[in-house]
Amino acid sequence: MSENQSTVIQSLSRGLTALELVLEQSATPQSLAKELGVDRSTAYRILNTLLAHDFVLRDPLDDQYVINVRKVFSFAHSITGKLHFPTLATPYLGKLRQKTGEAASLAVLQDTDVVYVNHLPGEEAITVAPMLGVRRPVYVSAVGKAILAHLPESERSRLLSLVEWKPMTDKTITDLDAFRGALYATRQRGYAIDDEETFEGVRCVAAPVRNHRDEIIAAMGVSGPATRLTLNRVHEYGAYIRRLSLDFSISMGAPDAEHG
Amino acid sequence: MSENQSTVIQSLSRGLTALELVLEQSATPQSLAKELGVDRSTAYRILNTLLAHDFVLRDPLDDQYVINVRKVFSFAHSITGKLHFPTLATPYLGKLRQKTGEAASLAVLQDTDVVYVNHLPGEEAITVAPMLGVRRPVYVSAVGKAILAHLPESERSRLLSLVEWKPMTDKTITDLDAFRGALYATRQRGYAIDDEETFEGVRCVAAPVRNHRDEIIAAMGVSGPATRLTLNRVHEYGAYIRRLSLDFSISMGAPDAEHG
DNA sequence: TGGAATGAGTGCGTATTACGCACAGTTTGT
DNA sequence: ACAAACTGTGCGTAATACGCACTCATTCCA
Repeated sequence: MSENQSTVIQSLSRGLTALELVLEQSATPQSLAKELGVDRSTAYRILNTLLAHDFVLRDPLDDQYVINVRKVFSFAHSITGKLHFPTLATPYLGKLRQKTGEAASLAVLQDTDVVYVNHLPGEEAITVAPMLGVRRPVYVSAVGKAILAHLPESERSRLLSLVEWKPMTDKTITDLDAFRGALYATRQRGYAIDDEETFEGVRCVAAPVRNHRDEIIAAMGVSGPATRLTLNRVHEYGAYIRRLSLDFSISMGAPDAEHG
Repeated sequence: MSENQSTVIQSLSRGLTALELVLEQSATPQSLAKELGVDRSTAYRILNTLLAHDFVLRDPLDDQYVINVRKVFSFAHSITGKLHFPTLATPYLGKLRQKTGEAASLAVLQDTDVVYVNHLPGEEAITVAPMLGVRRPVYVSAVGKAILAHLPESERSRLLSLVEWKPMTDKTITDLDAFRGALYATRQRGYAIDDEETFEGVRCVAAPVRNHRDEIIAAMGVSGPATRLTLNRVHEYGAYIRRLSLDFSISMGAPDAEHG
């Protein structure tokens, strides 16, 4: 048994296993002992400990130990209460700014626009204007493209049919097929680029953020002057943002497509 | 330390406390050690065990140990998946029938009717007809009154205004004020009675069932011939049904108004 | 109705194991 | 670049968690 130098606490481990077994179906000291391969007295003590912490209850009907629904729901509720994701994103935006030096921001989709819901200004004297609360058409911004590119096709088509194409710079994409091509490239890369399509001299990179149901709920990215944010840097940062937004998504319970 | 003969497992207890602390806010071995009053190495081993069971994750951003949102949600999901409460009620109905010998059933509200969604026939040769799927006006049935009596006043008023009063026996209550009086008595007692108001010679007793949000979602009760189900028995069983439906509600996560 | 059987809960002694200490390795900040 | 702080690990020991055996309660069957 000395294969692994106790970095895992046996009795805690057993207790957690017991909790999962009770979740599946209610248990008695007897039944749990059999499933865990321990003495009945040990199983009893485990159940009693779980009981003391309100993780399980005794069913008054038949005295079986059952999972405490309220406890589990209170756990879930405690989590959802903290899932104000614009705020949750702040540390990730901070890391993004630290890595790039540029302004980092988070935006959500609203109709055919994106709205910036969190923003950290760049570190340099020259940086993009703060855009907290700012609204932009989806088709000009990197965050917009990042979101749009990863939505289900039906939803994407619906939104694209509502878009009123108006150029903001001479690089703005205003052709549906060209834009669909850009979205395809975004999906391939995993991050979206705004190459002076919103403002001349400003580039952006962004990647989508998913919630625990794997739905696209936002995008995060950086914006900066094209002089610093060269196309080389855009792609370097893009790969990083893709990774970081995935980390952020996972922290909110999204499935880990790469490892999980 | 020998106050209590270890009916609680210390290390498991500590681990569960740790889990709740991590739920509140992410932790490190250091911070957890301080909060639990143990050595850092112990805190590390606890976190590592929780990690091995996927109850916590390491935040890739700062390497902090954070609650695993997916795990908690999967627990909640596993529970809600089993919360097909008509089925869940079966063992409770079984106990009810065992106690009374009469037909036991569960009904939900639909508009101004109740619909029976689970039913266990009585044990005697003479018993009420099976009523699975049967629909009845709220104002004639005990289950209807049990539900109506405990709804919020606004909802109750709304439903009562929609009721079309039609007598089914000469005991059927068809007067709004009289009915409101009956509902008041039901609230006071904690259980509702149908004293030959639906069919002559048939009595019923029922009490409300609540979900985890403390909302009334159904009522359970027994029905039987008035010859066996005397008024004395009706009240005896009523007290029992009140208790049993509370147990059932609690098993689905409802707040325990009496003890909790 | 009574007697056997099954299972819950508890005291006790011991062998396990979980703990704290000390050290190594790594990262962060100045 | 150096120091400080923290994570993660080996080790010895003392605490403790475990299994055994027992009591008590409940159920089942005659």
